[in-house]
Amino acid sequence: MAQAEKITPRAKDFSEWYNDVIMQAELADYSPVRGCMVIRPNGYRIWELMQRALDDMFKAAGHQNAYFPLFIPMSFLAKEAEHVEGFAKEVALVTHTRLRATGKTGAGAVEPDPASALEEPLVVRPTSETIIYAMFAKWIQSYRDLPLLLNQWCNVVRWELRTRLFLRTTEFLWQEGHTAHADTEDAEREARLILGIYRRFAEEWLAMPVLTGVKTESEKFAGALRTYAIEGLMQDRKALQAGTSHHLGQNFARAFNVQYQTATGGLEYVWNTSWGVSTRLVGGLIMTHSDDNGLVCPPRLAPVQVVLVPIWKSDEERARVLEVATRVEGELKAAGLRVVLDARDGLKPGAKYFEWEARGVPLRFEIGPKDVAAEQAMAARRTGGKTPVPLAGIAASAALALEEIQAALLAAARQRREANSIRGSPERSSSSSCRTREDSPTAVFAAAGSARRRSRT
RNA sequence: CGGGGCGUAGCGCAGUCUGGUAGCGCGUCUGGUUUGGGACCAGAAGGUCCCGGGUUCAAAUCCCGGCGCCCCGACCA
Repeated sequence: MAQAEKITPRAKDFSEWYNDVIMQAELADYSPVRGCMVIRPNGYRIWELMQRALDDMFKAAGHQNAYFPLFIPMSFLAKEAEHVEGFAKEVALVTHTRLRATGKTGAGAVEPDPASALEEPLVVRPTSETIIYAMFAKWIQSYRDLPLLLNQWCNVVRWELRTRLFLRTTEFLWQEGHTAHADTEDAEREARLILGIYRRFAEEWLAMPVLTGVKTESEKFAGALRTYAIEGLMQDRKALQAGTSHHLGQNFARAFNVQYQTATGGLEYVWNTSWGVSTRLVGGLIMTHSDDNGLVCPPRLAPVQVVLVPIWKSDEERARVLEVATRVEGELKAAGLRVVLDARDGLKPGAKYFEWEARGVPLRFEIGPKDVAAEQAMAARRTGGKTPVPLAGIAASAALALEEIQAALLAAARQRREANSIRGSPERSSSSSCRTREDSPTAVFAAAGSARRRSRT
């Protein structure tokens, strides 16, 4: 009996399990450069779906997308004291613009051409506050220019000592929102608005319940007045910082001279916010729901929501079954579902089941001769349970099942979180402890002893 | 930067202690039979044994020196 590569059980080694799930689901792969990650089509599709949902939310709240360059003059980073201190140890620098031949062969065949050394090295952005606020200074003149609400989708580079697929990679994809406001109240409102969007997105799309809270002084963003965060609880009982929203105060406005004229003719510095979520969310999705059979993907973010597996013995059956399966595929697609008909020859149905389960497909319809005769399909859910559904109205049945699965995943994740909380306190994990505060956001996140923190944004 | 594990076919590994023709499973390709939970038979392709030195008649194996990857720490918005 042929057996595919096994996934290390969660209980045995969580880290190995996590890596195995990613490899088996073909979400990502290691790159030739240490710490960098290739995001494969399955993983990238999840990210695209996340992007679309978040982007809609940002735009509905009045934000516009823009794009700022990858390279930032090194001197920009130095303009805000805390900011440079926070990022100095992990920036990638561009110092030369040309290579020259050395006459050797192999790896040493080329070297930087000294004649091409840049007068001022360029930083590969670890985040874009500095270059964006430098531009804001040009664009903002009057109170009429405020608020300015921008977002960009891009990559950033942070030279981390230790990396994990999706959770902390040298280069990662994210969105970073940057806004400018006339007063602190408006900036505070914005920072909390975004925090609410992040929370809603985590719960409604990732099916990941999160705590919203304030980071401590030592953990807040370098250069921020105050950092809000959402934190989810993973299956290893560790918290994951899944998104942050910063009230930057006037720190960057002063550093980059972003001033505006008030209605009464005065001159004031703007108040900024910045906020971001990254491809780390994909890691959070994996660690929140998946099991020893592989990825479990919330239906709303699943690259493939329904897989159709036809079953046959003879050519005659094959034709009959495929005809029905193709019709069902068409109906599901017409209903807007992401569906794949797996008509591959030479693979037994069981082999297909295992494969699609590892990839996290939430719902599978098996259609064989018996089902065709009974005008039904067998519906199997990724998280368990198998029942026949009539072919009539199958698209509606599928849509309903997907909604139920999405809701069940959130409920299960909530339950795990409750089970892990200690007395009144909303949550205490091995990674992050917090205590409630009367002024919502509801929690203060603090590093617990030598506990691991996974901060990104 | 410390601790541990590892580097041999696309993937997973055995072989290393005790030097002697490069192996196994999965996958891939060809042909045939199969298909309701990981199919089977037959044949085939596929290798700088991480790199560089050294010892030896002979090195995947022994010695010296590098490099890389994974995990755990430290560090980290």
